Amino acid sequence: MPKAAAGKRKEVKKRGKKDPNAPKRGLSAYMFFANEQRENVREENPGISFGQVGKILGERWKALNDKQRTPYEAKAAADKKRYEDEKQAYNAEADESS
DNA sequence: ACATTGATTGTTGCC
DNA sequence: GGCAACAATCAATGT
Repeated sequence: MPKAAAGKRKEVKKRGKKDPNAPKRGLSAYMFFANEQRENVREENPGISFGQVGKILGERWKALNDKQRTPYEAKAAADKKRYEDEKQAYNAEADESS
């Protein structure tokens, strides 16, 4: 199977950090989805800990149809666009051929 | 060229 | 302020 089995995130190694300005990245569809659902989920599950909310949030996310993810993906795309701008500026700076 | 991985993003809730 | 599952992502790197 491709990739390694799910595990910790960003363990303890860093890829040498090659980017000088490190144009971070855009957010992901989940970020926007959580932004909207977090209220709804918590509303239907009042007083629950993040453990439940987080999981439910994820289940709800997949529970959506591609069409429902569209607005969230659109947000992610819009955010990516923003990141692209940084990336370009980063490229421009990297080049820096005045 | 293809595959892989690493780095990042944001939510909540508590210390 | 940071960490914990949850999911996406995607760009740069490696082979």
